[in-house]
Amino acid sequence: MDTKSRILETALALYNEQGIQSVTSRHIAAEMGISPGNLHYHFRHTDDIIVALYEALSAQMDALVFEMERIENARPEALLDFAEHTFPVVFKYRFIFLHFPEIGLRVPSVKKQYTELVKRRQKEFLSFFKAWQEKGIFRKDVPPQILQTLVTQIFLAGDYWLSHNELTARLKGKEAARAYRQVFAGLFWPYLTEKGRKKFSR
Amino acid sequence: MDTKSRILETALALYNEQGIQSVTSRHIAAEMGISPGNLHYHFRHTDDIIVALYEALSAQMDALVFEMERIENARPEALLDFAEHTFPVVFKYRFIFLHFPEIGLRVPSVKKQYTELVKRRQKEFLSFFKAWQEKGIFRKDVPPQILQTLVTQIFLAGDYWLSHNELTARLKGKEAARAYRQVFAGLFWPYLTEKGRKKFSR
DNA sequence: AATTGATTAGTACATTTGTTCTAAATCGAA
DNA sequence: TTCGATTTAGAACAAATGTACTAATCAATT
Repeated sequence: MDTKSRILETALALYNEQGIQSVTSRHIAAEMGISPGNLHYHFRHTDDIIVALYEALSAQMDALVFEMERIENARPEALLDFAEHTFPVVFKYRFIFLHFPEIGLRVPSVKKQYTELVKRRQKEFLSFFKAWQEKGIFRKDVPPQILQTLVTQIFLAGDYWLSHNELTARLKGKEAARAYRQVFAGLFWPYLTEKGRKKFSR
Repeated sequence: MDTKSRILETALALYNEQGIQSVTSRHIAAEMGISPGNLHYHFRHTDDIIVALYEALSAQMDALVFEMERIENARPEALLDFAEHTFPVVFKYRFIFLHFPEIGLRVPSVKKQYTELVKRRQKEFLSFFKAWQEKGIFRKDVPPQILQTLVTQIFLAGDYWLSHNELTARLKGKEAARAYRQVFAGLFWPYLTEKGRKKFSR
């Protein structure tokens, strides 16, 4: 594998283990057994490594959304499946989710990109719910602003389940996935109609 | 005011503005117009300042919980009021909520204290819900594990609404409080009985 | 007034960090 | 094989950081 990719790989491992604060370009180079000069030949600035890793995460998330939209999406399980598919990606790039505010301060462009992404996603999710209402899967007697809070709740869970787990039960791998899948399910289960609930339970 | 308190005050302001990474003991001292030596006379290690600020937050949160338990707590609004009372405290010490993982890495004792706090609080909340079920305010047909996810959802919202707001709508003061009060309300509104819902709406 | 302890300023030092620079080594095409 | 470009190592530098140290100042008590 070429050096540039190895730098990204090593940096990801170190950032995930130790956070971004205590991992320096020298540490990454030492871990790989290359010189600092060589590392900075491939990435002029240390922050460029973080940007590259964020872009990799972003691309993988986009791919998942694309996949979700490609297949049938007019089922409540679609959203749950999507959430579940994101778990390994979130875990792979966990330092980004755990240390996002620090990253945002160091690399403002990342913060800006992310806020724009969230805006788009929120609209998408809201339109999912409305489509489900049309199909009689979702309750129609839910006021719009309540539906809006549901979107917020989903984003809170999606972005911070990892941080929460880190500070509480510290579940590992499959167990964590099961627990937080349940949390997601619990979020919109109350809003399903009888019909939707039948489709949903399995 | 004595120097020690002024250090804490200045550090809090700077941490809230700029995060913990870029704020050094020298910055704090310079901001106050005192010498670095003087600052380190009052706080041997820079991290001691963070510990002191965390303890202040912790004490204020404890006071709120104590207050909630002192007055009538067998009402769903009690929890909502509690959430609302925490908003200004969360905002005052916002750097702790925004940068908790970084703080946890720098000062492991803070992380340890917090995880223990969360465990206690989770049990308290769960017993609230069970009490409400006994009183016919909360639905009884909710399986225990779903009730458990509700607790998780509440903690996710309580700990990360600030981070979420920072990355999305960036609502200010009262507006943020109103929006996230709504999110909290939306969380357990679906679990209220008819009776509970009547008591709740106001 | 003298003394003692607390507070403060200012300097100094070792370490770390990001980055640059120079020169060597390696590689690929002609 | 040669030659130019790419890649690499290693040294060097300036800036920043935590914190220790020394001496001065201040405040209160005897």
